[in-house]
Amino acid sequence: MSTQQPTPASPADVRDIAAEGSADPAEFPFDVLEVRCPSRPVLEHLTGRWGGLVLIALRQGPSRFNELRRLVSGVSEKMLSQSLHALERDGIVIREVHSTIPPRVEYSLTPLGEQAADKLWELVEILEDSMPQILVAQRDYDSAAAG
Amino acid sequence: MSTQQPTPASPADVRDIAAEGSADPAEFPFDVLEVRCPSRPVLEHLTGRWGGLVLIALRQGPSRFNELRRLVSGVSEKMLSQSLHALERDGIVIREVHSTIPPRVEYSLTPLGEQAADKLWELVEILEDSMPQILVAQRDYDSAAAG
DNA sequence: CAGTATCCGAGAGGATACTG
DNA sequence: CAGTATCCTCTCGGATACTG
Repeated sequence: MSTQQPTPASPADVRDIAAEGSADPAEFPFDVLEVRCPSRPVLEHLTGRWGGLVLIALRQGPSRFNELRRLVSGVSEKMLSQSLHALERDGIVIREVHSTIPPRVEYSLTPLGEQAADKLWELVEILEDSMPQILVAQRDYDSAAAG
Repeated sequence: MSTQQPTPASPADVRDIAAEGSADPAEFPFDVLEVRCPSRPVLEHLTGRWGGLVLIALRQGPSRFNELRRLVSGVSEKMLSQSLHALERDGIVIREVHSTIPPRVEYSLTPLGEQAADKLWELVEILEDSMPQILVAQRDYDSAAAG
């Protein structure tokens, strides 16, 4: 209840896997290219419209809700809230509540979250550095289609 | 005409930027956290539901359309076609047509595409390796909410 | 401040049928 | 084979209003 589920993703068909002590990661061939692989929804949380940007913003350090809203420009309260819940559920983001008045809630990255955020950031760096080249490619493509 | 545009993204408001010889990348603060930054749509092509998976599949080498469909399990013709067009427009993927009968079309990565795909792959590796841990986190989160 | 609840439109995305 | 065109559904996601 409460929120609209971030992703139902039928946890039932994933079986117990790591719940057993026997969990040897090598035994389970998680493959993101496979439709049914549970890694798919997780990747989508990271690479969805807002998830990745949230992680990149959190690389700068812990951040509060409205601070994040400002950092990730364009995100709505609803989407930020939803993204944070999904990432928290995946163990990528930590939500820490300080029961003061006014309430203070801080979001930060778990170690896993930091690893992921770093990779995401490296990807974004490549992208931002290549933007001039990309804009040219887009223009060429469009004029070729039009001409 | 032809396809539904991958992303209109009003190239007009980007101005000429790299079209001029003066393009010094350092002059242009592309920032993916900014709503209006043209890097946003490009990132979304890479990290959208299918774009990233296509890139990862293409790391294994050039691939034909239906081959890609099989590699990226779950993708529809329409979405694969759309994703490939967007990536081609961004200069991330190359489409090569061999006018034989039957027609043979091969998709491959540009140098930029390879850089991006490698980063994406590193991210996915982290994810796949962490899946057992993530599944536990999800279960804990869910049972905490239910209990 | 830090969210949740509800409503609603736009578009993502799937299924099917068709073309070169 | 390699797509495009069309239809249609369902979800994403924005706007607004409200709560602790």
